[in-house]
Amino acid sequence: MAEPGTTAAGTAAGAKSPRERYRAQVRAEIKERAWEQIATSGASALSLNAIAKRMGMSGPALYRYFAGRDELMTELIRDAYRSLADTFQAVRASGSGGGVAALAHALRDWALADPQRYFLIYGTPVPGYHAPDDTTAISVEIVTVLLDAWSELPSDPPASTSDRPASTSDRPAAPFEEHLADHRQWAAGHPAPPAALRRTMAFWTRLHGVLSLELAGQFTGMDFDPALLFEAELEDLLRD
Amino acid sequence: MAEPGTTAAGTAAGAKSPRERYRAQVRAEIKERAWEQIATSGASALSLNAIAKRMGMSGPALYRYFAGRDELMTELIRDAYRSLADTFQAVRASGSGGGVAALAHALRDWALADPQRYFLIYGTPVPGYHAPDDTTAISVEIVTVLLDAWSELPSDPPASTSDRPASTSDRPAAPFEEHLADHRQWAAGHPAPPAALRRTMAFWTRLHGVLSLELAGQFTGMDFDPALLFEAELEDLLRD
DNA sequence: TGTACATCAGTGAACGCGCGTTCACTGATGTAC
DNA sequence: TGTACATCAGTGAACGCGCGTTCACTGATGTAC
Repeated sequence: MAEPGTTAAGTAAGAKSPRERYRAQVRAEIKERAWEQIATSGASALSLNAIAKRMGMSGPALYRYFAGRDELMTELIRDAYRSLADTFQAVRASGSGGGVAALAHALRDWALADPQRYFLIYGTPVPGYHAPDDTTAISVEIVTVLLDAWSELPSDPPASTSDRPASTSDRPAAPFEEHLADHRQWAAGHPAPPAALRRTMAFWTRLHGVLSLELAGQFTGMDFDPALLFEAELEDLLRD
Repeated sequence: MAEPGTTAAGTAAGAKSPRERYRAQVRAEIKERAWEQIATSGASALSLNAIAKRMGMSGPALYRYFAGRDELMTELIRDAYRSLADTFQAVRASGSGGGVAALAHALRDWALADPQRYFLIYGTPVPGYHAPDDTTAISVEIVTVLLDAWSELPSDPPASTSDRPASTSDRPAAPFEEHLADHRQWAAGHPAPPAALRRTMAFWTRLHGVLSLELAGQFTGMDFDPALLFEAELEDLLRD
């Protein structure tokens, strides 16, 4: 009588009863529909009733799975953060280098896969709203991955064709970098030197700059290829 | 019988009748309240009824001034674009240099003055919505100012303390810059060289990157000063 | 200067809509003996 | 294996709300003679 997919570990520790499995399934479908809705109409249009209708259920039924609209919203935001953090960590752990460039491309792919999910995290804030506390922990995870990657690289890339003296302060010491030496609470436990902190922030803000404008459609009509602009910014980050 | 403020040019060409003046006044107040509402609750919360209530009028009264919610929204977006374009042109025309750095600071001031106005233009797009056509003309104005400013500067800044040969291709020629030479429709009538195009785009995307994350509150908790990060990015743009 | 008329700002009632959310309920599924 | 009970997913009716928008109307303001 055992169905193909549900046999083996069916009674292992942490196994779910049929009811629990069903619950998880429905919860997952609610979220799927929610993402579809957000992709189609934006996050502010998220509606429990509309999701229920699309699932062929009555509105109140969803209250078995989420305490209300806010909880669903919160969960989606959490999942978005989690997804990006996982993506980054997977890149990091993967054999394919896992360096800064790989992270940049992973970020772009992740954002293009679902623009509204990207905007849910990094887009226009709703004035009143405060993200759930545990998402800040995930933000830290994300930043940490970036700090790790940048810490691997030498502060001044080896200019192989150059025969200038290997002075670290070849470029004028950035005041911001000095400022970071004293204001690095956000990288509290991390041994990254100020230069890595600075480059991590530049990585974040520059790639976000290109990506968010691209995803928002600000480049439509201009006929250049946003991917090349992204690449140029990445190259510049690696050179500097 | 003439009132103090309404005497002199009262009958000049283009003078407004009292009714016309009143209309303009009320229209302006509607927009003011609309901006307040957007600043407080975000653009998606814009509501004619709420504005009317706040003005001590009934909802339908506003239909004397705007055809509907969409028209008001459109007008606000237009005004936002117009305001930024005017700000840029004023900087350009002003005696205080009016160079790239001045434009950058004007942009930051403009954005900080009303973050939600900034996001109305450059923030998360509402999937269905298309900005009114004439705003793209204003976008062109804005980009043109930037192109003008960047065209003034030499492609390679004079490295006064350096005695290297004045080779233009000191840094590897960016593939993106070459790409722009062939894809410059967005700068159609402008004589700016590809390097200026590239730097204009970098100016836009990098400053937007810092600004939008700052305005969105992504730096809160990190204890550094966003103004210094902005300044660092600006310096880097000027150096490169 | 005074009267007759046109313009037009604003009101209040009403429409249909979709929203989040509650509540008492039905009926199926799972559990205990 | 069969019966009695508990759990719990889902329904349908209902609540109050605010929204955009329409309509017929009142009353004040401006215009023409």
